[in-house]
Amino acid sequence: MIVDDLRKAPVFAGLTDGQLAELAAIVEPRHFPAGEPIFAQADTADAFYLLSGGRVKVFKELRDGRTATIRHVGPGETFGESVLFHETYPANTAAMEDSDVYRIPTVAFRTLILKEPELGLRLLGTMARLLTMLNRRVEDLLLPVPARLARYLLELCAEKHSPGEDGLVMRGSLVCYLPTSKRELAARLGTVPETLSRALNQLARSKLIALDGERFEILDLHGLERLAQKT
Amino acid sequence: MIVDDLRKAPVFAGLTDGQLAELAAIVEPRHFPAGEPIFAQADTADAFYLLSGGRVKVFKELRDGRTATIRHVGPGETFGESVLFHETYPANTAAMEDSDVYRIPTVAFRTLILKEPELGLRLLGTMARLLTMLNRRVEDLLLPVPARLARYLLELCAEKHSPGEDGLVMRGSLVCYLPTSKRELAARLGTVPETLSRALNQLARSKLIALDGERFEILDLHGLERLAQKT
DNA sequence: CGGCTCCTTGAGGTTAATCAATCCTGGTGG
DNA sequence: CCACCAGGATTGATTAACCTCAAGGAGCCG
Repeated sequence: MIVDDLRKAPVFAGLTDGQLAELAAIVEPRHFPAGEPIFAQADTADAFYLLSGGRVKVFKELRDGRTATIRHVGPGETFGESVLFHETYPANTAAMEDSDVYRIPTVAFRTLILKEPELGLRLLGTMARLLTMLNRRVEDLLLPVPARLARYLLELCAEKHSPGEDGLVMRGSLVCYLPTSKRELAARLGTVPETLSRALNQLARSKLIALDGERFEILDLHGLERLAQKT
Repeated sequence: MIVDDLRKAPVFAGLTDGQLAELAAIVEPRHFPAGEPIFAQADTADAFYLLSGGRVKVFKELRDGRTATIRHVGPGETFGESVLFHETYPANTAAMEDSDVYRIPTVAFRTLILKEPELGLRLLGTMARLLTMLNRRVEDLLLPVPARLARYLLELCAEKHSPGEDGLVMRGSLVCYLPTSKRELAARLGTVPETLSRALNQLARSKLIALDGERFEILDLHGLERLAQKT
C-alpha cells in the first residue's frame, strides 16, 4: 500500500491518516533497474523522489569521466528535494540497485504544504538533517583518506546500532557490512579504488579493524575514533 | 526598523506586512564585534540567525587548530537554520567583521510556521539553495586548487552582476574585489595561504586574471571557465 | 577453459602541505 | 619625516599524500 510506504519514511512518519492519504493521491510509483539514471544535472525539474526500496546515488560528473558522489540514499530517504524551489536539478542521480521510488510532483506538493503546514515542517527537518550531513562531508574532504574512511566506518556502525530513537546506543557487536562495492565506496569517499584498498589494509594492519571481503569488524573503537580526527 | 531589515532578506521578502510584524515580534537584535564567536559546534541550540550587516563565517575546527570554513555568510542570509530541528549546532560561527544579527528563537518560529505556512515554504526555499550550494562545495573540494579558485572568482563576479532576478546577467565589467583577507579566502577554499598565493600568481601569469591587491579583473572569461572544470 | 569484472599491489609522478625566510604595508613613536 | 615594528602576504625548498598507470590475482559465469 502506498500509504504504508509513505508512513515508513521518517519525513512523513507521524502525519495523520488523512494527511497521508492526501499525499498518496499525488505521488507516482516508479521503478528503476540497477544502473539506470533517475535524473541528470540541469534537467528541468518538476518532481522530487522518495526511495522506498533499493539504493540510489547522488553525484556530479567531473568532466573527465570521474564522478564525485555526494551521497548515497537508502530506503525511506528523499532525494532531489531542493528542486521544490529550483527549475533544474543540481546533481545527477542513478539507481545503484533495482529501486522503487515515489515521484512527488513539486507543484502539487507545494500546495499541499500550504494546506498542511505540518508537512512543511517535516520537510524542513529532513533538509536540516541533510544540511548537517553535508557540512560534515565538507569537513571530511579536508581530512586524509584514512581518517575519512574511519569516519565512514564509525558512522556505518553507529546508524546500524541505533535503529530508532527509542533505545540506548548499542556498542556491543561492532560487525558491519559495506553496503556497496568498493568502487562505489571509493567514489563516496572522494578517492579512487587503489587508495581505498591501501587505506583499508592500513587499518587492518594497525589492528583497528578486521576485514573479510565486505564484512568488517571494529577491533579498536577508541583507536579508530582517534584516527578519525587526525588532520 | 526591524521590519525593514527583515524585508530586505530574500528569505522573508514577499511576506505581507502582517506576517513581517509577527516575525519582528519574536526576533532579537544582537551585535557581535569582529572576531567574536556567535555559537560553537555542539552548543545547545534554541535559535538561528539572520545577518543584517557585516560578515560571518561558518566553520569546523580540525583538531590541530586548522579550520575548515564551510561558508561565508553575507547580509540578508540566515545561518544556523538547521537547528530548527536539532538540539545542538552542527558547526561553529564567528563574526568576521562587526556584525548585526537578528536572533530568531526556534520555538517561536516553529509555531509561527504552523500559523503562516507561507513562511515555511520560504525557509524551505532558502534551505534548498543552501543544499545546492553545499553540493557544489563537495564537488569543488575534489578539484585541484586552481580550478577551485577559478570557480570562486567566477561565482563572485556572477553574483555581483546579477543583483536581482529582474535583469539580464551582465558580463561587461569583470572587475571584482576579494571580500575577505587572503587568509580567510584560503580557508574558504580548503587550502592554505601559501598555496592560494601561488594559485593566484598562476592565474595572473596565464593572463586569465589581472590582480592588484584585493582588486582583480577577469581577462579571459572563457579560459577561466575552462580551467574551472579541470579535474 | 577462456573471458569477464572487481579488487589489489607496485612503481612513478604530481599536487599541495609544511617549514623557513623574506617582503610588504600600515601603524606607532621618536 | 623617518626608524621601527607586527601582521599579513609572498617565495623557495622540502616532504608527504595520493593519483595515475601498469601489472597481476581472485572470483564468476559463459
